[in-house]
Amino acid sequence: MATIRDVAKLADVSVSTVSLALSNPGRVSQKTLERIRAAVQTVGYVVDPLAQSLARGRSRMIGFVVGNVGNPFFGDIRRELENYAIEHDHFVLITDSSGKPDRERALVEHLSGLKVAGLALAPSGHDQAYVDFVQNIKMPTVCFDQKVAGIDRDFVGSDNRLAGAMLTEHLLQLGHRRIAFIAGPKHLHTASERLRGFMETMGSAGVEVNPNFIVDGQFTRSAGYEAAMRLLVQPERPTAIIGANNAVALAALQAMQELGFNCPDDISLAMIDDVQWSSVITPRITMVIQDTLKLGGIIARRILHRIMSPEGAADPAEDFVLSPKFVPGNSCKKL
Amino acid sequence: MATIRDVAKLADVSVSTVSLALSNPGRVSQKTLERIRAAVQTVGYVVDPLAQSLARGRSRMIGFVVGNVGNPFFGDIRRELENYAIEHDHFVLITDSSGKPDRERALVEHLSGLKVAGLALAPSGHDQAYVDFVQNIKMPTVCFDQKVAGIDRDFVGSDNRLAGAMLTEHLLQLGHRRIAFIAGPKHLHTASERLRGFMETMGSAGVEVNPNFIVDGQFTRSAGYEAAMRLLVQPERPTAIIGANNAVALAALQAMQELGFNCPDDISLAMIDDVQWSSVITPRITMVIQDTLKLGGIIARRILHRIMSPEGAADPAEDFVLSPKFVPGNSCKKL
DNA sequence: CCTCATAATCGAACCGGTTCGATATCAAAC
DNA sequence: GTTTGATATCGAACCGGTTCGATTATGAGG
Repeated sequence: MATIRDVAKLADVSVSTVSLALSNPGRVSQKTLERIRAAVQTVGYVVDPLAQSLARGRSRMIGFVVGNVGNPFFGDIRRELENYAIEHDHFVLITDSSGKPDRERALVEHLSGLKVAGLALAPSGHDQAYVDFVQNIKMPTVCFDQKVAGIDRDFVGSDNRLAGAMLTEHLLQLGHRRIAFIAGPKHLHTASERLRGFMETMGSAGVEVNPNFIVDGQFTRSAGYEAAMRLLVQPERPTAIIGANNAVALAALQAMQELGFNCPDDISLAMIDDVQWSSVITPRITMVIQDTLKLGGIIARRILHRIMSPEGAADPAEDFVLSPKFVPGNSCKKL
Repeated sequence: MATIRDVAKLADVSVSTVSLALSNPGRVSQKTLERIRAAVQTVGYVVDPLAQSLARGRSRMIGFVVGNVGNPFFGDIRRELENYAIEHDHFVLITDSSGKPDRERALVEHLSGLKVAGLALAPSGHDQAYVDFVQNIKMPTVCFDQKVAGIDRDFVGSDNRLAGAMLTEHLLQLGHRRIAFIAGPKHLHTASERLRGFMETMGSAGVEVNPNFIVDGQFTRSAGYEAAMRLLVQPERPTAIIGANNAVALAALQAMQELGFNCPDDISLAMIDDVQWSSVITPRITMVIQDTLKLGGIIARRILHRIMSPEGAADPAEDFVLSPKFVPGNSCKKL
């Protein structure tokens, strides 16, 4: 590998001039610049990112930390971020915390050691220690998906209360009253907001909520399955179920199928967040989806703004909240 | 941040002794070692990975390069690799080439600049330039998924011919004769082998294959959909369809649904490779799946073997080919 | 007590860049 | 013909480690 010294020797200038020419061509005379560029070509010089990062104390990489890179929601966001980053000569390091705050922390520390220029972080924790940890991250950071109370960082996400409300409203209009809700972990903002949207909408419609109809699905397939089973074996079953996310909703669908209930004839189903092959799942589930591409675009722009512009680094934290979109399927029956 | 010099000062030894003590405790006297360890504790020293990599010319990171990190097949492999790498104090950098050889190349070059210790690579190209490129990668590299002719590297994958043969055999035994095959890109090894498994099995059963029943689905959803449509509008329709991968098979299911065909009553369907929510898709599709966990384990072990043991680095390239597993569903009808 | 092999430690060079204060160059202004 | 100010270039220090040959300390053997 050719080093900057090889270039300097060939162009007959000092190493510092080569460095200057490469990072700030304007401050070097035209003639020297040409000689240096020619030399770079002939020796095939490419800057060593490690050495550069060490010297500068910052790399041209952006850390992307999520709980599950396989989740298409994060996948779309990642793709947007990557494309935008490449345009601006940055490189995205993808990491997966498996949703574990400990692992997430180790990842962030590792990325910090790598001197990444910025961080796109989907928070997975919620307690005070976690909040302190995120607050103390030294690099430009944009949080997304989960809004965590106490974290004063840029946040990009969707209006989850509205998402819950939209599905509830839809079912109410179809005549449903016995609506069940498979909720997510209480401590997650998205989960609690979605539930709040449900409760409020039911409340303002004057429909009483059967407490047995609110079950905890932990946003996971297995817990969602258990929760759905609890709903379905009750003597007085719900006529409709809302899954607070895709995993619990599809787990509920599986539970219905196994118990021989037909959806939507026996029980209607609606969910928040899309899933990869939703269009071939029978029935096509009525859902509310997030605009992942737009979310990704905002995250990308925001983080690169903070990285690249001097004033951007000091911008106060801001929240960007998008409205979700209603996508009708055929999993909800009119009563 | 505390540096190694702070530690040296506090422990009253030279910097080189600290470095030695940390990377090779045996070569330092017991007393000094303890003093150094104490000093490390009190100043809170953590090695700077950038500086270390620069000096050593190699980092403790492993690059993971695939065409689609959202694909659960790659996700399982990634998880296995990550877990194994963490046990051995390594860190996995995930990257996504979107299946584009150019992008893949840029990623590999970037990782090479980062001096990654090794590479797990799911190849996306096939031409001579690509082969040369992979051959010239300087770091320990394990290829997986696609076996590319001409690349002399460790390879980990499944017996794709067998996968195609198993599904074909199953359909033949159910009495099907007019079996169609939605193939993948001819230049991909997995695709051609799966097709070969189909052709050979049909051949040895003495069943003639209608050339119109072999269509190209490019392994993608959109092309698979088009291909399936071409199959379904033929006057003489197949009684069964094999999708060479999950995307084309599910696209075919969608096409059937849209044209009003019932699966499996009108047409049977089988596919290679699982998909995330396969158990809630109606009908449950009969498939042949790869043992992703085992594949991931082999990849992980092999790459760390090459990285960590001196003789491992020089091992000749080896192929590891696993047999896929048949998973019956209810998408294939007995004729 | 001296010798010599071995173990422990050190100093300096190096990995490949960046950065900043100092110096050299040059043209315009006095 | 200086002075001056801007522009171009350079040298040296630095980022934070590793490595290796050289040097010193240690202890067994004679």
